[in-house]
Amino acid sequence: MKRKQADWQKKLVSYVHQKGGRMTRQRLEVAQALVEEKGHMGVGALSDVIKKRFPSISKATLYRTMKLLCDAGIAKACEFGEGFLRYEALHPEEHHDHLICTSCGKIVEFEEKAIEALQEAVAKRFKFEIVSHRLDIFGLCDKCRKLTNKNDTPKE
Amino acid sequence: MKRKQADWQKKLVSYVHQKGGRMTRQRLEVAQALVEEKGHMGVGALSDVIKKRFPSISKATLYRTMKLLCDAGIAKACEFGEGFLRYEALHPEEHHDHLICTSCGKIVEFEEKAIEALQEAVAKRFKFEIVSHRLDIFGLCDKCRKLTNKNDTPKE
DNA sequence: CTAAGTGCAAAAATTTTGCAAACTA
DNA sequence: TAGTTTGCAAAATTTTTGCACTTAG
Repeated sequence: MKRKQADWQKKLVSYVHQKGGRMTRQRLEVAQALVEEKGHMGVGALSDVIKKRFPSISKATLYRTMKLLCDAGIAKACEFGEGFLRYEALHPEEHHDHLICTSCGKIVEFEEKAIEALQEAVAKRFKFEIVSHRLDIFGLCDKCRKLTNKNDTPKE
Repeated sequence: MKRKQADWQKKLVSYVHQKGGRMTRQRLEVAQALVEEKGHMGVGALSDVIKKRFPSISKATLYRTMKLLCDAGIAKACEFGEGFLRYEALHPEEHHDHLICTSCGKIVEFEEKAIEALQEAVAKRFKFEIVSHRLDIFGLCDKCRKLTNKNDTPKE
């Protein structure tokens, strides 16, 4: 059975062709891995995943492809203060922000229309036209908070 | 006239001494430059500024000191997707977020208690304990929006 | 075919680290 | 003086680039 072409796939093909470019196996594999893993992947981790199915891919291609996918609106770069970029698949008509556990690294996505509405209000106040935004909340997840409290208060 | 010791200065001295460390000219110069410049400075730019008054300072010291100032709660690292970190002086009891013009690089700071309240609500929903957050809105400032509109619509 | 894309390795750019010398308390 | 901090240069990381080779269209 021929699998229905996914949304990101159409988008990628049309973006590439429209720019007079070619659709290559590398580009397809990278995009697919990003969508399937659905996490927030650094290029290193992404490379490991993709090499399982396509061992000859190089990091240079990965970096070049990530840029392409971002331009095409299929991926988005995230920085969580680790010294490198992570990428996540971007689904159309959907935007989310992040809760990041500073202890275990867990990332939770959330969407809060009310916050976005307030952002628009702020932008209007400063005469900015919003192109994109990023809201990351760093803290301790439920699990880590409990662990921390147990092992805490050793001295002082 | 002996200048009244600034808030950040007391904070720095007490932090350093409390950790059994020493207060050096380097640390003072770096903190002072960061506070006085009051921008969002990359280490490169900060180095240029400080070298005017203290030419022998090294980048290694700058990096080490930035980390120290962040730990002391005097500075805060910001990432605006440029491939390096910028630092801003952190004033007590004050938190702000950023509006960044993607065209001219202008950065406007704002504070919106209502957004912060909603963030707390989101965190509670996911059982997170907030440690810090970052909200950056990218877009076009008033000036750049006008320029863009003028030179726009050349084809299609 | 032919221009675009890839892989490799070298280059950039930012940040970190080891260590002898300098300096603070 | 003892232990911390600095400056330098080398190393580590992440990302970019030059170029010959491969490949999609």
